[in-house]
Amino acid sequence: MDSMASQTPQPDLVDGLVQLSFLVQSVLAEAAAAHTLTVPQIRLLGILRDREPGMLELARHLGLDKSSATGLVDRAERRGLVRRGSSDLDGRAVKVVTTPLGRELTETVGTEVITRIAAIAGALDPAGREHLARLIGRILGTRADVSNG
Amino acid sequence: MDSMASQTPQPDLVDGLVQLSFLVQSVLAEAAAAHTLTVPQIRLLGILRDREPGMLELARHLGLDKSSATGLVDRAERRGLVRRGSSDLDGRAVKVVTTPLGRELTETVGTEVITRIAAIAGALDPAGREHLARLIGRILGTRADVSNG
DNA sequence: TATTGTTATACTCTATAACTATA
DNA sequence: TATAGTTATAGAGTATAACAATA
Repeated sequence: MDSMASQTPQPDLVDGLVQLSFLVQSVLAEAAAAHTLTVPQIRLLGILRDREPGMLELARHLGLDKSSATGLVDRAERRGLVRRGSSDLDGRAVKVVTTPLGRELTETVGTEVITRIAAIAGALDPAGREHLARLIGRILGTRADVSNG
Repeated sequence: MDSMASQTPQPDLVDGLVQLSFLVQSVLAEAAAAHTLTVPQIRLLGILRDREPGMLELARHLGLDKSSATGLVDRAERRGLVRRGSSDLDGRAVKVVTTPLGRELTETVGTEVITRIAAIAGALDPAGREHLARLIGRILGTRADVSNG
């Protein structure tokens, strides 16, 4: 194990990143569950906040297979959160859009997520939070090509 | 939306924490999948690296219901990664332990996780990584009571 | 009675493969 | 033929409720 230390300049950082990701995910799951939703469902709603994607585009944004997107939309539709509209141009394509109920939940859950995640960051003083935001931004910026479509 | 800005000193930070958690989780999932495992399975193996917990203790560490832990152990046992031993003191209790195969996989996947997560942090210079580790440590330290048993 | 663990059941989530309908 | 989407199927993961065995 000591031999790995030389390969890994910061074992604390690796461990911290992993633990932090579980913490954030569990907070997300709680916020979602508070409204009888799941993390994939709130991701779906989040994407639909500023898009009306087709099924393939949606799957790409979520990093899922198209059939998984179909299922996700099926369940969300059953709950009245989203709706399948037809594309004007392509007879095969579909346009996934939020319903009024879906939009309302998006706002409610969104606010709750912000509150709960901000509470995590509340362990830091303002300067620390600002620095953390910058460091994370740098990490995510480097990967913009990978995580975005 | 602008009205939420006053409630949230750092919308960038909240967003960043969420995105970063998805990035880390997807990297974990990839590392796990590379060995036909899942994230819960590698969490299980990670816990068993320095413990031989009973089912309840295991469930508590994972933040799961005891029946979920039963299922997780069932599947891991079917793959030969873990084994149910009997407790010496309590006839009801069980002692979950890794098999040699499980220990081997724990090391292999562990190394791969370290490599891949370190690559994420590689977007930062050494000083940035050190600072990030300290900031994350402060966040996690504040929550030690919550996330640990 | 209380505790440890399992089982039965029911979801959600996900992928692969095969299919339908349009382009 | 190629593309958009669905369906069939299978499996992991999770929870709740009911149960068995031991304390």
